[in-house]
Amino acid sequence: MEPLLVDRLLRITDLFQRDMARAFAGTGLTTARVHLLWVLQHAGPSTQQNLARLCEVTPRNITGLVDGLEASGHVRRSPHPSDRRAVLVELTPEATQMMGRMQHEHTQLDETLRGAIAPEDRAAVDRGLSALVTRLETLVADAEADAGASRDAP
Amino acid sequence: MEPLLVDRLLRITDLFQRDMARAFAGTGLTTARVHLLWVLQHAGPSTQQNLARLCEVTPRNITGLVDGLEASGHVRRSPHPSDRRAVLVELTPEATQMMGRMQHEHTQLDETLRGAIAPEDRAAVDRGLSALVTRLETLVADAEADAGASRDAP
DNA sequence: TATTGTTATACTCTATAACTATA
DNA sequence: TATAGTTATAGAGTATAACAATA
Repeated sequence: MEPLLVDRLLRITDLFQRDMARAFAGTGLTTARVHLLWVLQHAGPSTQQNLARLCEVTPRNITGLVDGLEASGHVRRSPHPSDRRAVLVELTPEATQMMGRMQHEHTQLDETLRGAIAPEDRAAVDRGLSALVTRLETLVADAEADAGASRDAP
Repeated sequence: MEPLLVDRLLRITDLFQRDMARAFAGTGLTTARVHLLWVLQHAGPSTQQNLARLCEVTPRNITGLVDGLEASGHVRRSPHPSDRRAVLVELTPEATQMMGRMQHEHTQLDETLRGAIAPEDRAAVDRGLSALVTRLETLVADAEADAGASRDAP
């Protein structure tokens, strides 16, 4: 019997998580912290408020993650040049280098996975996944709008 | 520019997690607890040791999850008929009914997502995802074997 | 008055290690 | 001696609420 499409996707989700956990193991890093480093690599030096928005997590949570990453030498807090309430968080040189390697592994993984698909199926898979992302985004946005509406006016 | 295949898959991972979190919201359930209920629905009444193996978490963790699910009325502990050390965990009738609804939503989601893919691409997407799962399983198994080997003989 | 970050508090998931009761 | 489950302890991620400093 053919596994459901959803089951295949959930299986891929699970395997991705394991693969990432494997990649972090031994570095002392966790998924949440690597996510923050990833955001920081793409956004550049940012205030914690901004990181909270980008990570979709509370500012309080960012305080904790930055505390941990500062202790492990991956990020640095520096005063904001024009707003004395805020701090700027930025990657240390070592972390910048590490994120470069991680980016490289990322594109390598992409090549490996793309190579696993039969060449004549690749275009269809691209179109299919793109369509799935679009549909899922709609589903989630609608559900979250509903949740927001019922929370605002219960 | 075309997003990478990996990025699409990671995006799907993220959207799935949000969709599931949305589905549980208000029920007081969490991802880990629903996962346990799901396993229990498919395995039937099980010892905690067995659940620990199936969920790939420590037995201690199962104690905590079952405690929570018992308090919320989703599972019941009963004595094992032949081994007085063990307990059997089983779904309550209410939880059995709820899992039936969840199973139904699951197949509905599958239909929705499959419907989002152009009919002529569906077969290729099935083949492609199947190939991705196989390749990822190999990658993860190899990585975990390496980790195990270096842990056993460091 | 609004915003930035932090302290205080709490809950869940997760793990290891030691202990109890049974096999 | 080995196994099933629990108690004890610990750390990470997450959230809300109250508070300080600054805008």
